[in-house]
Amino acid sequence: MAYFRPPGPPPDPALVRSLTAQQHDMRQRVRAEPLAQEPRLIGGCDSSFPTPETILSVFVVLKFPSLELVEKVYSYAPVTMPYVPGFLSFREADNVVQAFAKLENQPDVIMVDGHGIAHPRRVGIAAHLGVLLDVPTFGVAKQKLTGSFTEPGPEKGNITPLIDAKTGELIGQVIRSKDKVLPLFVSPGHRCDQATATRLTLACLRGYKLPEPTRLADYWAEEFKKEVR
DNA sequence: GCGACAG
DNA sequence: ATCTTGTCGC
Repeated sequence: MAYFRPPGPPPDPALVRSLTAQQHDMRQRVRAEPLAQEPRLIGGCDSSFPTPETILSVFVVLKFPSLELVEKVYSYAPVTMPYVPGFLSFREADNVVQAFAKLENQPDVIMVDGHGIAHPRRVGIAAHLGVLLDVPTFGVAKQKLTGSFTEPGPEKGNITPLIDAKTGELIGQVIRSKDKVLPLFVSPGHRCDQATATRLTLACLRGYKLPEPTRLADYWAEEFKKEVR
Protein backbone atom coordinates (compact mmCIF):
# COMPACT_ATOMS: atom_id res chain seq x y z
CA MET A 1 0.00 0.00 0.00
CA ALA A 2 1.89 2.96 1.33
CA TYR A 3 5.20 1.18 1.77
CA PHE A 4 6.91 1.45 -1.57
CA ARG A 5 5.70 4.76 -2.95
CA PRO A 6 7.86 6.07 -5.79
CA PRO A 7 10.02 8.97 -4.57
CA GLY A 8 8.38 12.25 -5.55
CA PRO A 9 10.01 15.66 -6.00
CA PRO A 10 11.97 16.52 -2.82
CA PRO A 11 10.21 19.19 -0.72
CA ASP A 12 12.02 22.53 -0.49
CA PRO A 13 13.79 22.70 2.92
CA ALA A 14 13.13 26.43 3.29
CA LEU A 15 9.41 25.91 2.68
CA VAL A 16 9.25 23.08 5.19
CA ARG A 17 10.99 25.25 7.80
CA SER A 18 8.50 28.04 7.26
CA LEU A 19 5.47 25.76 7.45
CA THR A 20 6.82 24.00 10.53
CA ALA A 21 7.15 27.37 12.27
CA GLN A 22 3.57 28.25 11.32
CA GLN A 23 2.31 24.98 12.77
CA HIS A 24 4.27 25.59 15.95
CA ASP A 25 2.44 28.92 16.41
CA MET A 26 -0.93 27.48 15.42
CA ARG A 27 -0.51 24.66 17.92
CA GLN A 28 -0.73 27.21 20.72
CA ARG A 29 -4.16 28.27 19.51
CA VAL A 30 -5.74 24.80 19.40
CA ARG A 31 -8.05 24.20 22.36
CA ALA A 32 -9.37 20.89 23.70
CA GLU A 33 -12.81 21.19 25.27
CA PRO A 34 -16.27 19.67 25.09
CA LEU A 35 -18.86 21.32 22.83
CA ALA A 36 -20.80 24.18 24.41
CA GLN A 37 -24.06 22.52 23.40
CA GLU A 38 -25.36 19.45 21.58
CA PRO A 39 -25.03 20.11 17.81
CA ARG A 40 -28.12 20.78 15.68
CA LEU A 41 -26.10 20.89 12.47
CA ILE A 42 -22.91 18.99 11.62
CA GLY A 43 -20.65 19.81 8.68
CA GLY A 44 -18.50 17.60 6.52
CA CYS A 45 -15.79 18.55 4.00
CA ASP A 46 -13.57 16.85 1.47
CA SER A 47 -11.15 17.92 -1.26
CA SER A 48 -10.27 16.25 -4.55
CA PHE A 49 -8.14 17.19 -7.54
CA PRO A 50 -9.97 17.07 -10.89
CA THR A 51 -6.62 17.85 -12.55
CA PRO A 52 -3.12 17.99 -11.01
CA GLU A 53 -3.29 21.77 -10.90
CA THR A 54 -6.82 22.35 -9.57
CA ILE A 55 -8.52 21.63 -6.26
CA LEU A 56 -12.23 21.06 -5.63
CA SER A 57 -13.37 21.39 -2.02
CA VAL A 58 -16.86 20.38 -0.94
CA PHE A 59 -18.74 21.32 2.21
CA VAL A 60 -21.97 19.64 3.28
CA VAL A 61 -24.22 20.38 6.26
CA LEU A 62 -26.53 17.79 7.80
CA LYS A 63 -29.09 17.97 10.58
CA PHE A 64 -28.02 16.20 13.74
CA PRO A 65 -28.85 13.61 14.85
CA SER A 66 -31.18 12.86 11.91
CA LEU A 67 -28.30 13.24 9.42
CA GLU A 68 -30.60 14.73 6.78
CA LEU A 69 -28.65 16.68 4.14
CA VAL A 70 -29.60 20.36 4.27
CA GLU A 71 -26.92 22.00 2.11
CA LYS A 72 -23.96 21.34 -0.20
CA VAL A 73 -21.51 23.82 -1.73
CA TYR A 74 -18.07 23.75 -3.37
CA SER A 75 -15.10 25.90 -4.26
CA TYR A 76 -12.91 25.22 -7.29
CA ALA A 77 -9.51 26.90 -7.53
CA PRO A 78 -5.90 26.52 -8.71
CA VAL A 79 -3.54 24.45 -6.55
CA THR A 80 -0.99 26.59 -4.72
CA MET A 81 1.01 24.11 -2.68
CA PRO A 82 2.52 20.65 -3.23
CA TYR A 83 1.54 17.71 -1.07
CA VAL A 84 4.07 17.11 1.69
CA PRO A 85 3.28 14.56 4.43
CA GLY A 86 2.54 16.48 7.63
CA PHE A 87 1.62 19.67 5.77
CA LEU A 88 -1.54 18.60 3.99
CA SER A 89 -3.55 21.47 5.49
CA PHE A 90 -1.52 24.13 3.69
CA ARG A 91 -2.54 22.55 0.39
CA GLU A 92 -6.27 22.18 1.13
CA ALA A 93 -7.44 24.38 4.03
CA ASP A 94 -7.72 27.72 2.23
CA ASN A 95 -10.00 26.33 -0.45
CA VAL A 96 -12.11 24.54 2.16
CA VAL A 97 -12.54 27.92 3.89
CA GLN A 98 -13.72 29.39 0.57
CA ALA A 99 -16.36 26.66 0.33
CA PHE A 100 -17.38 27.22 3.95
CA ALA A 101 -17.95 30.91 3.18
CA LYS A 102 -20.64 29.95 0.68
CA LEU A 103 -22.78 28.14 3.25
CA GLU A 104 -26.09 29.62 4.30
CA ASN A 105 -26.33 27.30 7.31
CA GLN A 106 -23.47 27.43 9.79
CA PRO A 107 -22.65 24.01 11.33
CA ASP A 108 -22.14 23.70 15.10
CA VAL A 109 -19.27 21.27 14.56
CA ILE A 110 -17.31 20.02 11.55
CA MET A 111 -16.08 16.50 10.74
CA VAL A 112 -12.95 16.84 8.61
CA ASP A 113 -11.39 14.26 6.28
CA GLY A 114 -7.95 13.87 7.81
CA HIS A 115 -6.41 14.03 11.28
CA GLY A 116 -6.98 16.50 14.13
CA ILE A 117 -4.25 16.42 16.78
CA ALA A 118 -3.10 12.94 15.70
CA HIS A 119 -0.29 14.75 13.91
CA PRO A 120 3.50 15.10 14.49
CA ARG A 121 3.01 18.65 15.79
CA ARG A 122 -0.64 18.21 16.83
CA VAL A 123 -1.93 20.39 14.00
CA GLY A 124 -3.55 18.14 11.41
CA ILE A 125 -5.97 19.70 8.90
CA ALA A 126 -8.95 19.37 11.27
CA ALA A 127 -7.18 21.42 13.95
CA HIS A 128 -5.83 23.88 11.37
CA LEU A 129 -9.27 24.41 9.83
CA GLY A 130 -10.87 24.81 13.25
CA VAL A 131 -8.46 27.62 14.12
CA LEU A 132 -9.00 29.35 10.77
CA LEU A 133 -12.80 29.23 11.13
CA ASP A 134 -12.95 29.34 14.94
CA VAL A 135 -15.51 26.53 14.79
CA PRO A 136 -15.37 23.19 16.67
CA THR A 137 -13.77 20.47 14.51
CA PHE A 138 -12.53 16.89 14.71
CA GLY A 139 -10.80 14.63 12.22
CA VAL A 140 -11.70 11.25 10.76
CA ALA A 141 -8.86 9.73 8.72
CA LYS A 142 -8.66 6.46 6.81
CA GLN A 143 -4.90 6.07 7.26
CA LYS A 144 -2.55 6.62 10.18
CA LEU A 145 -0.08 9.50 10.03
CA THR A 146 1.67 9.10 13.37
CA GLY A 147 1.29 7.17 16.63
CA SER A 148 1.01 3.49 17.51
CA PHE A 149 -2.00 1.30 18.14
CA THR A 150 -3.21 -2.26 18.39
CA GLU A 151 -5.83 -3.53 15.96
CA PRO A 152 -9.34 -3.09 17.39
CA GLY A 153 -11.68 -6.12 17.42
CA PRO A 154 -13.27 -7.09 14.05
CA GLU A 155 -16.82 -6.05 14.98
CA LYS A 156 -18.29 -2.59 14.47
CA GLY A 157 -17.90 -0.41 17.56
CA ASN A 158 -14.56 -1.75 18.79
CA ILE A 159 -12.07 0.95 19.76
CA THR A 160 -8.38 1.07 20.68
CA PRO A 161 -6.21 4.08 21.62
CA LEU A 162 -3.80 5.82 19.23
CA ILE A 163 -0.75 6.67 21.33
CA ASP A 164 2.21 8.95 20.72
CA ALA A 165 5.11 6.50 21.09
CA LYS A 166 7.38 9.28 22.35
CA THR A 167 5.24 10.89 25.06
CA GLY A 168 2.70 8.15 25.69
CA GLU A 169 -0.12 10.66 25.30
CA LEU A 170 -3.47 9.72 23.76
CA ILE A 171 -3.71 11.50 20.42
CA GLY A 172 -6.71 9.71 18.95
CA GLN A 173 -8.81 6.55 18.84
CA VAL A 174 -8.90 3.77 16.25
CA ILE A 175 -12.51 2.84 15.51
CA ARG A 176 -14.00 -0.11 13.66
CA SER A 177 -16.88 1.68 11.94
CA LYS A 178 -18.18 -1.46 10.22
CA ASP A 179 -17.67 -5.20 10.62
CA LYS A 180 -14.40 -6.42 9.12
CA VAL A 181 -13.31 -3.25 7.31
CA LEU A 182 -10.17 -1.24 7.97
CA PRO A 183 -10.62 1.03 11.01
CA LEU A 184 -10.91 4.83 11.11
CA PHE A 185 -8.60 7.18 13.02
CA VAL A 186 -10.56 9.77 15.01
CA SER A 187 -8.99 12.71 16.84
CA PRO A 188 -10.19 16.09 18.14
CA GLY A 189 -9.36 19.23 16.18
CA HIS A 190 -10.09 22.68 17.65
CA ARG A 191 -12.62 23.39 20.44
CA CYS A 192 -13.41 19.66 20.72
CA ASP A 193 -12.25 16.74 22.85
CA GLN A 194 -11.68 13.04 22.17
CA ALA A 195 -14.88 11.84 23.84
CA THR A 196 -16.95 14.22 21.70
CA ALA A 197 -15.12 13.34 18.48
CA THR A 198 -15.65 9.63 19.06
CA ARG A 199 -19.26 10.00 20.17
CA LEU A 200 -20.22 12.07 17.13
CA THR A 201 -18.40 9.74 14.75
CA LEU A 202 -20.35 6.76 16.08
CA ALA A 203 -23.59 8.73 15.96
CA CYS A 204 -23.01 9.44 12.27
CA LEU A 205 -22.58 5.81 11.16
CA ARG A 206 -25.31 4.48 8.88
CA GLY A 207 -24.10 1.07 7.80
CA TYR A 208 -21.14 2.29 5.76
CA LYS A 209 -17.48 2.47 6.67
CA LEU A 210 -17.51 6.27 6.45
CA PRO A 211 -19.70 8.39 8.73
CA GLU A 212 -22.37 10.38 6.83
CA PRO A 213 -20.75 13.86 6.79
CA THR A 214 -17.60 12.65 5.04
CA ARG A 215 -19.41 10.03 2.99
CA LEU A 216 -21.78 12.63 1.56
CA ALA A 217 -18.97 15.14 1.04
CA ASP A 218 -17.18 12.41 -0.95
CA TYR A 219 -20.31 11.70 -2.97
CA TRP A 220 -20.92 15.33 -3.87
CA ALA A 221 -17.28 15.87 -4.70
CA GLU A 222 -17.76 13.27 -7.42
CA GLU A 223 -20.92 15.00 -8.69
CA PHE A 224 -19.42 18.51 -8.65
CA LYS A 225 -16.39 17.20 -10.48
CA LYS A 226 -18.62 16.67 -13.52
CA GLU A 227 -19.67 20.33 -13.37
CA VAL A 228 -16.19 21.77 -13.37
CA ARG A 229 -14.88 19.62 -16.19
C1' DG B 1 21.42 4.72 10.44
C1' DC B 2 16.60 2.85 9.34
C1' DG B 3 11.64 3.24 8.91
C1' DA B 4 7.23 6.09 8.25
C1' DC B 5 4.84 9.36 5.81
C1' DA B 6 -3.27 12.08 6.36
C1' DG B 7 -5.03 13.51 1.31
C1' DA C 1 -5.37 12.53 -4.01
C1' DT C 2 -5.22 10.07 -8.89
C1' DC C 3 -4.58 6.35 -12.57
C1' DT C 4 -7.34 1.39 -13.32
C1' DT C 5 -9.82 -4.83 -14.28
C1' DG C 6 -11.16 -8.24 -12.59
C1' DT C 7 -12.18 -10.58 -8.40
C1' DC C 8 -13.00 -12.37 -3.54
C1' DG C 9 -16.30 -12.54 0.33
C1' DC C 10 -20.64 -11.61 2.78
